[in-house]
Amino acid sequence: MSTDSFSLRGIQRACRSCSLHELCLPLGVSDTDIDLLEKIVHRSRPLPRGKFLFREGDPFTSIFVARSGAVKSFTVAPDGSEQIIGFHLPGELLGLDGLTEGVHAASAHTLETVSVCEVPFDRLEDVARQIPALQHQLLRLMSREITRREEQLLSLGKQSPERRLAVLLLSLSMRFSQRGYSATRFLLPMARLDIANFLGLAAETVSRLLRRFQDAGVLAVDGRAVDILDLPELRALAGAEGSEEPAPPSCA
Amino acid sequence: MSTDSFSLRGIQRACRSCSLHELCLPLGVSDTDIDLLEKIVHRSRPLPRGKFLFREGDPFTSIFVARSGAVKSFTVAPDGSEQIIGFHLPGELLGLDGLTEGVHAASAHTLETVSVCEVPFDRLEDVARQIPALQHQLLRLMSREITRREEQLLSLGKQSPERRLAVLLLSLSMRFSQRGYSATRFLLPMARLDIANFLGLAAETVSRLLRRFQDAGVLAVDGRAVDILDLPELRALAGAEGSEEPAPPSCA
DNA sequence: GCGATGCCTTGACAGGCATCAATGCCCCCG
DNA sequence: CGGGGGCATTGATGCCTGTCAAGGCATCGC
Repeated sequence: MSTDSFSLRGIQRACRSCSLHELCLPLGVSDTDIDLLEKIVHRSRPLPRGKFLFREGDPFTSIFVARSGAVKSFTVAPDGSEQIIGFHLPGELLGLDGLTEGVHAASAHTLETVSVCEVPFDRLEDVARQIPALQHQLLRLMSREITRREEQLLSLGKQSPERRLAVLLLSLSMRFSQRGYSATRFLLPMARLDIANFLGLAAETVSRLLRRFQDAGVLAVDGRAVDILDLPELRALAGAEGSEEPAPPSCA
Repeated sequence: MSTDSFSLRGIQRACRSCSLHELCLPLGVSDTDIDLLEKIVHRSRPLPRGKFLFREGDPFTSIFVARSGAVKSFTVAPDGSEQIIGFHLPGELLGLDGLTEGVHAASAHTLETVSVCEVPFDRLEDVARQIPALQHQLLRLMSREITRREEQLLSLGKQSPERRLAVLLLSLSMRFSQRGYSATRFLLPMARLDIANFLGLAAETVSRLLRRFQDAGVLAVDGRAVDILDLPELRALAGAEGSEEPAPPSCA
């Protein structure tokens, strides 16, 4: 027990330092194993806003973890139009889609000044081979990436613009709160155009929706600053909404 | 060389019998390794049309490979609306999204009479641990699932309905042809409503688009029978289209 | 063989969202 | 401090596509 607890603390310390907790935190691995993992991780210097971590088509060698600052990843259609795949907050992985063909399937672009940890994938596979729990965790993480995209597909294909925006706001709220920030007041790391692109909408529509939410007393928006005034109502908008009932006291 | 060639034949035979080639074909694994893999695979009896392979929320224990017949997988929104994630033709995998939470994130429904191979995932992980090449292949396959969904996201978010349909038809064409069927004449395994759902459209829109393609001389459609008359033009519709140029001789 | 059911097609219509355009704001930079 | 560019908001307009409705056509079951 004490050893376990000590190991865990070691992990938390090790990962806390580079926000790699998605990869190693849930594991019951020993300190020496962690050392193994730590050895292969590169910590990069801060990258300014508007730079590429990698581009679609670049040879795939590493996966990345945002350490501080937000990143967007996106693919480009042959006609040049872009689709944002996701926003990556500190602690979140990116780059796992490059394994298929050995080249990145999406590009990653910094939304603000960003620090990342880079994990060479072949080395990670080696280490994972020695640590079954890490192996399993790696598979789980890939599976989660699949699930995440499936949810987004559902959103783009079947949900109203209103609901899509509500879901995104809730997702950001939850993720910020998990990282120790306020769940109700935060700064959007991305531009309106990025939000619109991600949600499959026009920037103007996002603007109008935000206004509508504001007029309804659900949000207070000032530029990129968001204050969620009525979280239950926002949840209702994201979920059970459909008929225009003002939503009962909210429990679902 | 002769041993290699012999091994490869062994693999092909083994996989041919259950269409598992996506999992093992590209591997340089020995006959005994294949035996290991073969041992854990269950071959199911044929399943009639309209049955569930698994449902969203079911405990995740296995991944599946369609052996014959087509399957659709889809998720359900809280309000009951469905989003089809993908169609799975013989030889194609499904179920890889269940690992995250230990329950399937999507449901799988047979579109016609279907035979599947079932591969218990924990056993697969065991075997993979003993065969590094298989391990790598497993990760690659998951990565490909991610990539596939990213492409679909691009389609749903940024492409015109016309292009979405063209892309789907091309995809089916390619996949049928890879399986030894005609690339230009085939039967759609799914209903119009399924196509529409998958593409984020109304069934009527799909109908109208098919008619438009037909009037343009690109397709001949009769119920579920499709005959691609002008493959280059269909490619143009799927890709470079955008301006209404009748598309030059087509090379892209 | 006949009715019923589901699927597909076609038409009419309205509404929502994209598009275009103009203005304002803020921040960066000169 | 003043100019410029990017970003955000707001308004006007129109098209596309979803929705509703009806009809045709196969297949299946009785």
